Amino acid sequence: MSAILDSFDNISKAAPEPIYQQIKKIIQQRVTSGEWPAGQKLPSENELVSALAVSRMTINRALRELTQEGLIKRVHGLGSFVAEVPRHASLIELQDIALEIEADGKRHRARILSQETISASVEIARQMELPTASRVYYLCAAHYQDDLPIQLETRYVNPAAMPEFMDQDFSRITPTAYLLQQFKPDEMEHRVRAVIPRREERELLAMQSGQPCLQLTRRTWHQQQVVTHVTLTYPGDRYELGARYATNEYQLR
Amino acid sequence: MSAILDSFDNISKAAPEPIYQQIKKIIQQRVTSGEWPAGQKLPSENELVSALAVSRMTINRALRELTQEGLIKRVHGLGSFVAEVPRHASLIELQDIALEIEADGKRHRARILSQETISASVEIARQMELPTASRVYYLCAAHYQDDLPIQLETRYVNPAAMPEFMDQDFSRITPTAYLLQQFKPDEMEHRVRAVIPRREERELLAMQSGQPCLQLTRRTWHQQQVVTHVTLTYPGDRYELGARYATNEYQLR
DNA sequence: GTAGCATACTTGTATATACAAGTATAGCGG
DNA sequence: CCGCTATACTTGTATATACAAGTATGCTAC
Repeated sequence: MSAILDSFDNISKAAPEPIYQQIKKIIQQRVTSGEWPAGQKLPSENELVSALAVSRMTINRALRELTQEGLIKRVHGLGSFVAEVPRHASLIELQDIALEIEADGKRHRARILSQETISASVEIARQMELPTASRVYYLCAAHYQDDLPIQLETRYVNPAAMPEFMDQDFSRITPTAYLLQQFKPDEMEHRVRAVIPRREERELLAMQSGQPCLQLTRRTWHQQQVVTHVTLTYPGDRYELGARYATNEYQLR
Repeated sequence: MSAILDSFDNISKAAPEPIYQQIKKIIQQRVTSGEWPAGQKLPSENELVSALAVSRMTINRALRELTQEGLIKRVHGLGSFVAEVPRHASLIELQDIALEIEADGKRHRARILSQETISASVEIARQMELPTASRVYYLCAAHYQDDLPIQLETRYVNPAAMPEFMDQDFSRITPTAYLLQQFKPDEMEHRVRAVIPRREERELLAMQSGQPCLQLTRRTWHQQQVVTHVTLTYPGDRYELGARYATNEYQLR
């Protein structure tokens, strides 16, 4: 075990980032890199205390939050373990479609259908919490997995929150990746529904007539502002949304 | 402010339930009852320390977790506030359809279509993590909102985990409510897809031909066992799933 | 051999304390 | 009247310490 502990990155106590966050990232990296496979026993809290020279309460907070997020499991009296099921939590985490596709070993490609500045309709303005006819950035793109269309993205962006959005080349970086690079959202809202695609959408997704789509609408906030409002349309027969989590904290209302 | 504080329930220090949980419940109750409306400023941590006679770290943990769950918002240097948007987190919390409907002021009614013990098919056995052909309980029900069908429920239950499941009268208590009454799941998995309903489903849901359904499949675990595997089918034009949350902890993988 | 007990190690929770850092306000000086 | 500063109050984080309680293991008594 000491071999593992010896190789820990150093914790910087006077950092912009809290210590418990640094610890979470270290462990997350160990798990996602495969260095600690599913089922692997983690070092005990006391071992981590010695290895990282921080207090046990700080370790405890990091591990508790990782449990809550489903990355690890803890058994009272026994120890902490890497969770068996690599959670597939598209509905909770903000997942970049390109990473998702590449994680499957496939190739991702985006085709930009439209990228312009428009005047917000009543409905869009309402969704973005802006005055009607405000200028907003509009982007429409199709995402392909090995040349098979898998997602249609219709995105509105608040220029006040994201002034340089239109300067990006979104065939190189996905809008989701770019937005996350800029800042971490404070809050988000998801809505999921089943719809029959319009003819145009159906053709872009290369779907047979009569087949349904799964449509995910997401709004994200940063500093009390709606940053972006995006609708993602998936072919119902080629995609499903999923999530798995530990339910420690959640209960019936 | 003291009026509010004076009326706090007592915290029992030697209880089966941890103190921070009790505090969470007290605050949750204040919020959901409407006593503390959206935007209301909560007592500060120090005020709660005095009022409840527990340490600030305990208060802090309770409030931090409530923030994570989206019930309250905290602003560094300012205070804690009841969240503006009553989160509609069907995809995270286990929501009882009857409560959901009644919260809208409508009437809920369930019609039991089938309730029997069957032998698990290969697929069902796999989902339930049981040997093929194990005996499992099977329930099929339709849920109505003011006589309009709104959800089709197809449920398989592990008899080992829920021996008395078949003795219940599910026109009086919904299966979800009964299961939650019995115990809180440790873990759950959700999958969401868009499908065209089979003819039988379409008729039960009083849908027009060609319209899509939203289908949510959920498995829940308790003590390493799959307790139940349920598929909920909603008319695409009458229902959408939604969730809103603070994203403090979540980030791109 | 085996049942039961003692022990060591684990996580879970609670407390007191400390300091950092963000927000609002009162009050002062110009 | 305006702008600055000091101050008080808030949340955010980190620590040391303590005890409770669950799990596994090895030892002892029978």
